[in-house]
Amino acid sequence: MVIDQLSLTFSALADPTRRAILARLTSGQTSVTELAAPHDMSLPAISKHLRVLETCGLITRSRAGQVRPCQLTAEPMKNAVDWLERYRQHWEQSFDRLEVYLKELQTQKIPPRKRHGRKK
Amino acid sequence: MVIDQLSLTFSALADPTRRAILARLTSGQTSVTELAAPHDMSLPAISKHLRVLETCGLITRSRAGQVRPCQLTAEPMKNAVDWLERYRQHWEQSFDRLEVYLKELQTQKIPPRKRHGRKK
DNA sequence: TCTTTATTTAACCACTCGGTTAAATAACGG
DNA sequence: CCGTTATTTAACCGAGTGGTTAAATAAAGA
Repeated sequence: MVIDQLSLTFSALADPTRRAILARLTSGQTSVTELAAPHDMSLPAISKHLRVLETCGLITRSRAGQVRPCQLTAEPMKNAVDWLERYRQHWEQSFDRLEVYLKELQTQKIPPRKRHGRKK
Repeated sequence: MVIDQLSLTFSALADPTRRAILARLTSGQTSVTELAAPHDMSLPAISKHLRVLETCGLITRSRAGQVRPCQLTAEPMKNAVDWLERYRQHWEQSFDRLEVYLKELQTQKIPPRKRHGRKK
């Protein structure tokens, strides 16, 4: 099935190992072996993580002899941030409950005493 | 197992249905039934999505009679954005390859002709 | 009290995920 | 050509995910 880019990106970022790999790549491209070194897991496991990152476009891989260097390509993160930014006001004004309450009143949802129409 | 907050958040955001639910909640709190309406899936499925969102703190649930209204709490998104922001320069200067190249030269990684020391 | 409405829980299923080990592939260098 | 190094592929496994249907729970209202 075809899964959207944004979901792929968030899903790739949801793993601590992959985030650590991305962090490492901010200081320049490097080999798979070197990326694997800090992690207590097998090379194939790292290889799989790299594939996930590559699939969603967070890294690109070239070839230099035996070694296949990985490079950070942060573009997909922009989409993620753009999506999240639409919620900035919500986390910034999180205690400003009055405004939220007033907004809810306007949209006529739950709070305003939704009653079932009693006769008696 | 105990999974970190950031991973939980990214993982929760990785599903289109859950993102749609969050988007809906920006216009005020509402009931489970109403949240389910636009989606072609059963109520228990929505209930599970809501649990995921609640677990990572992206929504809170209260009680108003039969109905259990959900409310957006965007705070966890702040952590996500904070993490992503560290990569802003990387996606903004993505074509500025010269700078990247120079940085790689400095850190002495792959590119500078890593040779295996041939004798002949 | 009985029925309806709102929501969750339980049990199940196919599939994905994150890991493993063993084997395959590819390039280097002697 | 052969051995070493770098990396991926294959096959497997246990746990988690995202969905289902059927049943349980809880409050509202007649």
